[in-house]
Amino acid sequence: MLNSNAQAKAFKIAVPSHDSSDEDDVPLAQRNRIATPSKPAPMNHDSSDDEDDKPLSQKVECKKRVGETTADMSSDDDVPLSKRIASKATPSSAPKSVKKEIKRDSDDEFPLSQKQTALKKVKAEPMDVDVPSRKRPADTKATPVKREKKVKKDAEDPDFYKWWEEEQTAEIESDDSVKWTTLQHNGVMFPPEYVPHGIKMKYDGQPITLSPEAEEVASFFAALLETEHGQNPVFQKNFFEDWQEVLKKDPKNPKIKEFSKCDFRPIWNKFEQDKEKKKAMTKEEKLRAKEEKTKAEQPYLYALVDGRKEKVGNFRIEPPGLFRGRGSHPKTGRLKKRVQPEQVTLNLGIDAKIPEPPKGHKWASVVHDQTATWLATWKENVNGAIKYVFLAATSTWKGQSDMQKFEKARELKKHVARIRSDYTRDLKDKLSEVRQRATAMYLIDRLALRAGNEKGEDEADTVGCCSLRYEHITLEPDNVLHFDFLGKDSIRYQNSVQVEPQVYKNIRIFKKQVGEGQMIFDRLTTAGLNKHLNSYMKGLSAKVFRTYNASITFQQQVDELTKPDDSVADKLLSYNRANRLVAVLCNHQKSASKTHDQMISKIGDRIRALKYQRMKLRKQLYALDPKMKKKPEYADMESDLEDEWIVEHEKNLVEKEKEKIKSKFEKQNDKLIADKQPRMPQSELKEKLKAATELQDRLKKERKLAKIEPKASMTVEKLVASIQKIDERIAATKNQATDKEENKEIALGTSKLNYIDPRITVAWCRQHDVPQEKVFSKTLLEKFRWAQTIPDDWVSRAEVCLESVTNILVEILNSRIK
DNA sequence: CTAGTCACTTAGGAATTGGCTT
DNA sequence: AAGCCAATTCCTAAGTGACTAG
Repeated sequence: MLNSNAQAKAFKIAVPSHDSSDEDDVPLAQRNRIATPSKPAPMNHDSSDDEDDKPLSQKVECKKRVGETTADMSSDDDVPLSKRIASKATPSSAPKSVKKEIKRDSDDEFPLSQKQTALKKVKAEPMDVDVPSRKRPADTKATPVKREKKVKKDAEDPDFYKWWEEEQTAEIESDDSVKWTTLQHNGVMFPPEYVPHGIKMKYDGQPITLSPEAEEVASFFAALLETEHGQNPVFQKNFFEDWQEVLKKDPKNPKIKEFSKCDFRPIWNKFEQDKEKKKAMTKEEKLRAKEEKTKAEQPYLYALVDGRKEKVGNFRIEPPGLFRGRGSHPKTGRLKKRVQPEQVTLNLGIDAKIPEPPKGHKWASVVHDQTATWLATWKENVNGAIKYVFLAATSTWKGQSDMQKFEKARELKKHVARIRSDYTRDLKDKLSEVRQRATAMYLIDRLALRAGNEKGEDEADTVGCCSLRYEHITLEPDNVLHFDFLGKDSIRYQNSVQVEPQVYKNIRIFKKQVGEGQMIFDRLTTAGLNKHLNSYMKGLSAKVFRTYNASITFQQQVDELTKPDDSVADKLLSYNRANRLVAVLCNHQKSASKTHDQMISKIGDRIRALKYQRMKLRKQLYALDPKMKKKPEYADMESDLEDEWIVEHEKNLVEKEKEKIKSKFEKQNDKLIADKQPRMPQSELKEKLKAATELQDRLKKERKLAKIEPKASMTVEKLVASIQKIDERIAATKNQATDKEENKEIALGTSKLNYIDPRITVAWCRQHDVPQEKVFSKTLLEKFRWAQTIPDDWVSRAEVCLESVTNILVEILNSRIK
């Protein structure tokens, strides 16, 4: 449905035929020695070959819900924290990850006393982690220069743990490690109870009365009446079935048999009115409502992890509603029921205070799983999916794993050459299993496809690499493969790619073996593929290639596109271009806004208006100093301004001037009336309006002149400065237009948020003197705080062998844009 | 092996905010 | 001082991938 216009234009992939056979003989460990210098030294690497260290058995043991068994921690408040933990450490068999946890804790940046108070306080009463920033009347330490209104100076808050300032961080943790020692939070926030509105919808033309529960569900649908969901027959059918179940619960509900006889419009209208009302609220009312909301969520905003304050992410329990599945999801429209506390399990420290469940309710259970980072979990009824409450993206846990993800991608750089030469070789392997794997790896690597786990019957039919079916790839002449399938979120992937002849041959063979409707890689599973990848590098899986290729492509492109002498605006354009290339690579799309075309033409108008202004300035300049005519920087550049447009524009200018005069006149009159003075006569207005007519005449006259006599006070310097300013604005607006047009259906946000190593951006900003706020929003800056501390010489140079990949991308981009 | 469970990241669209005219 | 619309944030669906039970 999306991007159907994306021109499927063929482009070339040249797999670098670098390092062939002999390279393979070099032991992996030795090859690794070419390491990137900047990687933080893993703390416990003492010999070069412990790469694939630790027998599996050692790791397995530390899963289990640790907290449930250990009953200590209760009486030792006075023992220094470091000792406490040390004494608690599992005896000799303790996996190394546990040990490390302890070590880090002991040299924590906070004074011990502070920590203990934090812990004690917690035990005393419902956790009181107050927000320090709220109404800090005289922020003494803040420099007077910058005073944001809403100030959340989290960065300066000593309560926030700067984990990246610690010595050791980058060791890639296995998943079963202990993540915390103490954990305290206030649970989850439930949505408000349903308040019936009593608006009667109609059935068969008659107003009907519904039980509150049935009314609630009907209202869920009514709210979506005008949306795509509301029009979707599957959505309607699923909703209707579930609604009927609810209706049956109360015998007083009318018998409702046919969806087509239902009229939800009255409820829909009510909601529209509510929206209006909300908009019409006064400022104070709005402010108060907001304050109340903020107050209600206070208790849930933060958790204490090992005594440190950490922001919680999604502490709200998802409210009931209709499941909005994407694409053609068979269950879309089903009723997502209200979640009761009895379904919610909390994860807490063993001696943490258990948050009160809502009155008359209890929690499903409380666990102490130290290997997990979730705070609460429940199961959703539509798909049986498990939902979690996690910490926010700015938290230590999320930040560390984010950094580890990028470190892993950087690590792949050391192995990728061999992986590529191996799969190139394996394309011809006699075992079809191996050949399929190699072919899939080629696609994952070169096209950044997702792994493609298999999906169930009751989900939308979408695919990734391993689950591609016969009909998703078509063979075109010249070794061109045409891809057309629905990927994650049912986003369409369309692309024509010229591939290695052997890849082309393989696909043809695989397809012939299976036939319509069948998976092309019938001998391949994501698990098998990942197992193979893991043998190259610990933690390597298919998704790492996406991260790796995204980051390295960005690095390479942004370096290539940015010119040192460019203006900041131009540099930003380059940045966004590189970003966009990555978004295209990863197929991150958005639906083009309805107002896109309108917006573009508006910008065009703005540019013309600026050019018009410039023309006027230029002519004045010529009048003052005819020599200026010779200087190219003040030359005519508005040649594309058509006379017709100018006439129209001037008409508008005059019109605007009139409006201005009129409204000023009205205002003055209002004031006079307020002062009990007589109002000015209409003739006065007429008099004033003459100014507009004069403007009209003057503009008309000036139109033919090459020189315009400026005001007496005008100087050459002033004019030159004005022209320069206008030129800058023109350039900026033009860039904006280009950017917008190129971005029509491409979403940059996802790659910026998840795929591009933020350290590349930080380094780029420093190198080119671009303030980071220009490329990172407030939340992004916060999320990527860990990336700010890179040394000035932090680089991850794109490797030469990747050039071919990126050149391909430039071609795709260009073909898609035009 | 296979299907299912679990925990975590990635994703687009809706809702809200905020900055800019008017 | 309000209205407009792009940017940002929120929401939660939809992936990945490790692990487990049968």
